Amino acid sequence: MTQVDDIDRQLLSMLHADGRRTFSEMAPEVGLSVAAVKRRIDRLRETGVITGFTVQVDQTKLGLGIGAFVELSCTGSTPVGEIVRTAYRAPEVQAVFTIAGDPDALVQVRVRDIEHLQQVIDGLRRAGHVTGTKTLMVLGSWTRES
Amino acid sequence: MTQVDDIDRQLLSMLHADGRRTFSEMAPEVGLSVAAVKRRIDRLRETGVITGFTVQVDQTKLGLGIGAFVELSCTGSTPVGEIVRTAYRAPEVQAVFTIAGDPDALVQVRVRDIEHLQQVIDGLRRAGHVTGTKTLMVLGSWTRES
DNA sequence: AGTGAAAGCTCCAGCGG
DNA sequence: CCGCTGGAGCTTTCACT
Repeated sequence: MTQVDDIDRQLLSMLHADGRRTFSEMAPEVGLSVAAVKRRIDRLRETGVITGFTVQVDQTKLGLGIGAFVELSCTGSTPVGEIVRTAYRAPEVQAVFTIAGDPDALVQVRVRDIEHLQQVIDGLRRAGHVTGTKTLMVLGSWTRES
Repeated sequence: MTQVDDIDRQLLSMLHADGRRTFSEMAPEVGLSVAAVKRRIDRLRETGVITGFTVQVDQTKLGLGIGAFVELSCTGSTPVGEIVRTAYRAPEVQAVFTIAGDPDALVQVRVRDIEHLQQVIDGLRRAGHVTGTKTLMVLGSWTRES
């Protein structure tokens, strides 16, 4: 377990709101020098608290207008890694969560249209070990911004 | 619908892998000048394709070791906004997805421990209009990094 | 841990093709 | 739409507290 103090949390919160905020902008807000802020963020990266920086894209503007979650049920003998690897092969799959209980996995997908969704689901079902799926179509989503 | 060409897609892909990559680093990779890259990214922001930049944090290192999805079922008369607003009030809630069919919403949460999870679920159940919940505990997760 | 300053690099706005 | 250029601002490293 790594030591993360209040100033680190402040920095993480600022970067969460804007991942490109500059050190020189954050420094006065936390009452430290620019160099100190840089060292803290370098350390957060080295200790694995920060795993990376990324851009947030509105997928609907790229023609991937439909989101869905697919619950996968698998045969009892299927290893976890197998489930993930299989699902992950499809580029439409955004994330895979393995689950305790029923279902065995929750797969988040993003597709162009209903036909495309059908293809992706068919692909998941064809993967060996899958005994059943249930699809939850996303109508709207709200992700915490803070 | 906004025009997004192949170079834009390349830039988005690079920023997805590292949201702090500099314009001058990306420019030679796409064969454009620094100023042209900046103009494209500014435009992607203005047109709403890019909604922001953020930092990726390993929540387990911050003591929020347990993730879960809670499926919410609500009374038929409940408006969508009501569901979202209610769930969203709890800071443990990371994201809310409204769903077509059954369940009515999928709520992603992140908590310290099982007791904490119990509290959050109780909170969601107490919110008016909720007729039932089903909790999916996350054992592992893989998010596309590319 | 923290500061401050210098060198080098990046950004950005304006002008022109 | 693109590139070029100069001034401003940011990052990074260093020696030091």
